[in-house]
Amino acid sequence: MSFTKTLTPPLVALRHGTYPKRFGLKLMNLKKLAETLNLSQTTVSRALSGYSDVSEKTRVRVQQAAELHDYRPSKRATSLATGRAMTIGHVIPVTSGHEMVNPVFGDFIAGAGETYAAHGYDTLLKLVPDGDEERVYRDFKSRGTVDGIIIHGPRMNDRRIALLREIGLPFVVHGRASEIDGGYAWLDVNNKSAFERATKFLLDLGHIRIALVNGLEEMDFAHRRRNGYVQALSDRQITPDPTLMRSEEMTEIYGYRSAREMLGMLNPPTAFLTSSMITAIGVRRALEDAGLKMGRDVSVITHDDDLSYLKNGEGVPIFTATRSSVREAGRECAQMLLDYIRDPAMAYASRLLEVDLTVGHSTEPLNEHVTYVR
Amino acid sequence: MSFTKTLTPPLVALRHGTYPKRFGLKLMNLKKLAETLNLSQTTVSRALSGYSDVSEKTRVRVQQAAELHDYRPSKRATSLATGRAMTIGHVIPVTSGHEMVNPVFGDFIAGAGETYAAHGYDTLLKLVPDGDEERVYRDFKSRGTVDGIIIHGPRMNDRRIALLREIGLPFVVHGRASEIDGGYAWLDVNNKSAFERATKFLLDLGHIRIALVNGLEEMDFAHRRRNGYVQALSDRQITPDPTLMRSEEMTEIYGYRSAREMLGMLNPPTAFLTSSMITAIGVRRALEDAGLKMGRDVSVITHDDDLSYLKNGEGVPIFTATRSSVREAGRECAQMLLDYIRDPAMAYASRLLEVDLTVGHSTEPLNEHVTYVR
DNA sequence: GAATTTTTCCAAAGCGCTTTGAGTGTCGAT
DNA sequence: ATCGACACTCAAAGCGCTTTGGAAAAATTC
Repeated sequence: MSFTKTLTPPLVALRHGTYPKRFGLKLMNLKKLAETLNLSQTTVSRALSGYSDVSEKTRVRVQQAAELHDYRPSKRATSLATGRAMTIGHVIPVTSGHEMVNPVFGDFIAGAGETYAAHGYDTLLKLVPDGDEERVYRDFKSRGTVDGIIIHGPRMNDRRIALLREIGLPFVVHGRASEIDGGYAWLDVNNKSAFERATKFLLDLGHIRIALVNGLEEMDFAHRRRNGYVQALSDRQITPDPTLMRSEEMTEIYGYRSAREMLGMLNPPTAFLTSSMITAIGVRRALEDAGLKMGRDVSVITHDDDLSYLKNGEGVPIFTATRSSVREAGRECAQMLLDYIRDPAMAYASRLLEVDLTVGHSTEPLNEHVTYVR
Repeated sequence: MSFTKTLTPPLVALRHGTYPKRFGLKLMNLKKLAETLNLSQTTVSRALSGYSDVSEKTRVRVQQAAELHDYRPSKRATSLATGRAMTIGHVIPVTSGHEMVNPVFGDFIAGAGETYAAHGYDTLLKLVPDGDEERVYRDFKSRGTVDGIIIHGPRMNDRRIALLREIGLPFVVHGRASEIDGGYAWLDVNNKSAFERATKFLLDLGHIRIALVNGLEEMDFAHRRRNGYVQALSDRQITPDPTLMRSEEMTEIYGYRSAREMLGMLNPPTAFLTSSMITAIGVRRALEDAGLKMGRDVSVITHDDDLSYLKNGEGVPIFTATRSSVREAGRECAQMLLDYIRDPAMAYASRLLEVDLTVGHSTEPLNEHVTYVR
C-alpha cells in the first residue's frame, strides 16, 4: 500500500513524517498528567482553568504538578475543543508594483499586540497581494484560523467591508471607508479636521500658495485630508490650485521630487502640507537642495504618527505637525475587536481621534523676500 | 450545576458560549460534505489532499462539491491531527524604556511572509518584553503554537540560542551571536567587512577623523560593525578616538544629536559612518543646521537596509552606502527555517551576505577648508 | 476461468483538549 | 434514620480532521 500525492504545493502543503525526533520526545499531555495525579482529565482541566468546581487543595496540587512537568494545554487541541482560535488576523494589502509595508504598521501592531497579549490572544500577520483578499477572508472564516481581523488601509469605497459582513468574520477597520454608511466598527483619526486646521494655521501666517503632498487618494484618509485642505482654502475664498496638489505613496523620494518640482514653478508654493514625516523629510531635503531654509523661507506642516523610531525632535518639534499616536490607535482598535468578539450582539462601535496641532520650527509667517534659485 | 471561574484573565481567558450567532450558522465540515457526496470522510479527505489513492473522477467530483459549499478543512482540526501548526513565529524583543519596533522589521517580515505563503505557512507575531522570552519559547513549544521561530536582533552572547536548543524548538537567527560557536542556523550580513570597506573608502578620500554613529553595541551586528571600523583604522595606523564613537538605538534624533555634539568639538570629525538611513538623515539635519553641506564639507556613509519606503534616492544615491536588502534576508531566512523543519536531521545552514558599497552624493575627498560655526 | 495484482474505497482509531450530566460522599437539618 | 444541600470528582461525548489497515471491485496475468 503506497500512495503518492499528485497535487503540488501550495495547493496542498507537503506532508512529512510526524514531529522531528531531533526536537525532543513527546510532550506531557493532559491524560498523562491526570494519570500521574490519580485524577480524571476533567478535574485536571478544570483545576487549571480555575473553576470553583474543584477544591482549593486539589487545584494547588494540580498546578504544582503542571509546573513541574512544564505542562500547558495544547493550543491546537484547546482551540478545536472550544471553537475559538484565540488569534487575531492582520491583513496587509500588498499592491504589486510598489510593494511596501507601510512604516506605520510596525507601531500600530505593537500597540495592538499589547492588548492582545493581555487577553491571551495571538497575532497573525497576513500580507495579501491585491485581489487576493476575498480568498484570504473566506479562508480565515472557513478554516477558523482567526477569531477576527483588523482591516488596514481602507480605500474610499472599500469592497472589503461588505465582503466581510457577508462572510461573517468579526472585524474592525483602522480608518474608515467613505460612502459606506455605518454597519461596521471603525477607529479613525479626524483627518479632515486635522488638515483643515493645519491649512488654516498656514493661512493665518499669511501663506496663500500652500502645496498638499498627500498620500494616495484612493486611500480614504488621503481623501479626507484633501477635503480638509480644500475646505480651509474655500473658507477664505481661495481656489485650490491643482498644480499644488500631489498624491502618491508616502516615501521620502516622493516628498523630495514633489517639492523640487513645485519649487521650480514660476509661482512656487510658500508652504507645504505633507501626509507623513518621511515625506516631510523629503520635502526638507528638496528645500535645502534649493538653498532654502525650512521655516524661515518656506513653511512645512506634516502629519505625524508619532512613530517610535521617528520622533519629531526633542523639546520644540522639528516640524509643526498634526499628531496622533498610531500605537495608541492600535491599542484601541484591538480592544474594540476583542469586545466585539466577546459580545457580537454589541452595537458597532466607532471612535474618532482628534489630533494635536503642535507648533515646531518648520512654520513661520510668510516671508515675501525669498529668492528661488532655478 | 453552576460553576464560576475564580482565576482572572490573562491567566485564563474568559469563556463564552459557542461561536457568535451573528456570524452565521455552522460551517460545512468534512462529515457533512462526505454525506452529501455519499462517500466516506476518508475518501473526501484524501481526494482533497490529492492522494493517488482516489480516482480522478471522484477527485474532481469532490473538489467541485468542496468549491460549491465553500469547504476548506479546519486549520484547528488539521493541525491537531497532523501535529503541525503550519505557523512560524516571529519573536520581537521589546525593551521597556525605549519600546520600539525596529523599522527594518516590516520589510523583513514582508520578505519572509512571501516564502511562508508559498508553502502554506502562516506568520505569528509576538512582541515580547525583555526577560519574558523564556516563558514565550517554552509556551510555543509545549502548546505547539508554532513549528519554528525566527530570532531577531541577537545580542552578543545571546542566551536565547542555548535556550532554544535546550527547549527543542526549530529556529533560525537573523544575524549571529558572537562567542557562540556554531550549532545553530543563521543568516547575517557581513557587517564587519561592510564597515571596514566603508571606513577604508573614507580613509582613501583623505578623511582621518571619522565618526562612528553605531547601533546599540550589545547588539551583535553593531559590535561587528565597530570591529570593522576599528580594523580599518588600525590597518592605517590610526588610533580610534573614543570621543568619535557613539552607540544607541538608531533613531533620527540620535543621529542629529550625535552629529551636533561632535561637530561642536574642537577637533570635529570630517566624516560620519552611520548604522541606518534614519540615523543618517539625523546626521544630515545636524550638518545643515551647522551650515555645512553634506558631501562637500562633511562626508557621510550609512548602512542601507533597502527599505521600501526609504529608498536611497533615484539614480545616484543620496548617501554613499553599504547596502543589503533586508527583505531578501527575510525571504532567505524563511526558506532556511522551512527546510530545517522539513528535515531536522539537516546540518545547520548559515549564510553570510556581502554588501554592496554604492557611491552617492554624500562622500567627497577631504575638504581642508571647512569652517565650523560654533 | 482462476489466480493475482491493481485500483478504489472505507471503518475506526486517534490527535489533546473542554464540557455535559451524573455520581459519590459529607454534613447539618429534620 | 432520612432528607436535601453542598462539595468534589469523573466517564464519556464531542470538536473536525488524518491515517492505518483492510476489503471489495476491477483489471491483468497465466
